Amino acid sequence: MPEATVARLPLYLRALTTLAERGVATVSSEELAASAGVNSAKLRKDLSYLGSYGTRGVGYEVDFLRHQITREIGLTQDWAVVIVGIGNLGHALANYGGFASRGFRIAALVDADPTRLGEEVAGLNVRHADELEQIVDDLGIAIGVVATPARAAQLVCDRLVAAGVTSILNFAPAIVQVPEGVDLRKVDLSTELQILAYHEQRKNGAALALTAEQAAELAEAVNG
Amino acid sequence: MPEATVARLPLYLRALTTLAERGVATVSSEELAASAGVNSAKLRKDLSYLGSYGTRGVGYEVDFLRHQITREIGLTQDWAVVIVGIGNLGHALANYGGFASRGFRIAALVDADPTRLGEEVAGLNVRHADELEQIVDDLGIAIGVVATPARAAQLVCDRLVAAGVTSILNFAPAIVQVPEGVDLRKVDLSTELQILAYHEQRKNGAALALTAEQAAELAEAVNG
DNA sequence: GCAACTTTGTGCACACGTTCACAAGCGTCT
DNA sequence: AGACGCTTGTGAACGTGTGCACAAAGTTGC
Ligand SMILES: NC(=O)c1ccc[n+]([C@@H]2O[C@H](COP(=O)([O-])OP(=O)(O)OC[C@H]3O[C@@H](n4cnc5c(N)ncnc54)[C@H](O)[C@@H]3O)[C@@H](O)[C@H]2O)c1
Ligand SMILES: NC(=O)c1ccc[n+]([C@@H]2O[C@H](COP(=O)([O-])OP(=O)(O)OC[C@H]3O[C@@H](n4cnc5c(N)ncnc54)[C@H](O)[C@@H]3O)[C@@H](O)[C@H]2O)c1
Repeated sequence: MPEATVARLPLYLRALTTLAERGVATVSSEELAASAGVNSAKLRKDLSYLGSYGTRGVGYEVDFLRHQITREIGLTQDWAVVIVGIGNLGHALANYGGFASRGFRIAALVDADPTRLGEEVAGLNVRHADELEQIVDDLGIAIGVVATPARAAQLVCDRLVAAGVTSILNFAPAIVQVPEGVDLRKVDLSTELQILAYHEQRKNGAALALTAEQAAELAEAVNG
Repeated sequence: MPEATVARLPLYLRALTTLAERGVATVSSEELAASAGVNSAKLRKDLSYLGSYGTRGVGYEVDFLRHQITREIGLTQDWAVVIVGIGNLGHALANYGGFASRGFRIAALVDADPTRLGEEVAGLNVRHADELEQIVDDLGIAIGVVATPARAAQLVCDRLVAAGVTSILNFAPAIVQVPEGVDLRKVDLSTELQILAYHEQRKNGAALALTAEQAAELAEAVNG
């Protein structure tokens, strides 16, 4: 299954959930594509990787398709997650309800700062980073979330990997190396803003160019 | 300039900043690529879109290249940002120091909840969503960050656009439509976790398959 | 049972992005 | 000055992803 397709399945799943909540039983690729904000041909091709779950002339059965995608992504089981670094961002993540509802259970919170230990966040006690291996082992944790400062990110990832975690989501703005077999994804908010700024600047540049052109036209109109 | 290249420039910028802090004056594409975690050919092609800023046989001058990328992205000016939705995530974002240091200034915080109004977060008073147009106008805000619940995201984006914002970063798990000319990027943590889960499941599946194969071999060895 | 209509699943062409491989260019050393 | 070694910048091949367009397959109505 193409990586691009995998990245869109959660999108379809969310759209299907919304439709299910609205009591919709059947949906066409056109409608579902609109709900998910993609092209309908792309949607159909994506779904075709799961199998032929549609009915020609009708569309897709919402609940059935939802279940198929859920199974494909692996959300029939729930996944235990550890968050490392319980600062600003770690707190927000720990308190966020949107994970549990999608099959991810925050199972442990870990920080290196002794003053944070024992603090209760979202019903969990913050535990020390030294216990990481123990925690991962005991709770069967497969996914780690890194919300420490950038300088600690590589060390924390190394420890997570050593403890047996094979999937990591990194929020720290740092390049982290992980061994083969470990999946690392990163979320970088500053990068997102910078991409927006680049396009914003070009928009303004275009606007200025237009103004210059208009000025030239104006000058021509006046002088000519 | 290809979109994929634009998305990597911030990465290079960060790597260059780290090198500059370490006092490195010159860097080869190979070294810089390693620092940024990409292929060196890709790095060179990316940089070639900016111009021929390297010296053959030597490499790139760190400070000079840093300045060129900064200018290309549009980080020579600083950008005023408004955050809409000052809940869990909004607080974390408002308190995050990493934006200011990259040329983004959190200029205003907005929420719809009357009980939050006037609350001081990160040195700013939370203002009411009704003032949005005024705020955007007065402070020259071009970039909006949406951290409201999903159901409010479309409305908030509409209002941001109406107020004149042309770049939006959306954290709410919702499909949002914006008119042409407005850039919308989204950050979806649940999607990221789901992608990790998909690969995690396949790893386990592969492990199980291996075990089954090993079991078959074992059975053969015992029986044969 | 058949014709008309709807919608899926997919072959194909095209666009985009990545990587290889190497000529061109720069600095250094003799 | 000229040979040598190193690194950039880029043409070309390759791979991945997208979107059109349509045959295949189902449903509905008569
Ligand atoms: N706050 C945000 O909105 C935001 C936005 C974008 C990126 N980030 C990034 O996310 C990361 C966390 O941001 P934050 O604002 O929460 O920072 P923070 O300083 O508030 O929290 C970091 C936490 O990590 C802990 N920590 C440090 N070293 C550790 C280690 N080795 N092991 C375990 N815990 C350790 C610290 O004790 C602290 O509690 C940073 O890398 C930041 O750049 C944050
Ligand atoms: N907290 C997290 O770590 C996290 C992680 C991933 C995604 N998200 C998403 O980010 C968004 C915010 O999450 P949160 O945990 O901060 O939620 P929250 O409920 O804590 O905060 C939402 C805030 O938005 C405000 N709001 C609601 N409607 C508004 C409107 N129309 N205009 C202005 N403000 C309005 C609310 O008053 C509240 O203060 C949600 O969509 C959530 O799904 C959050």
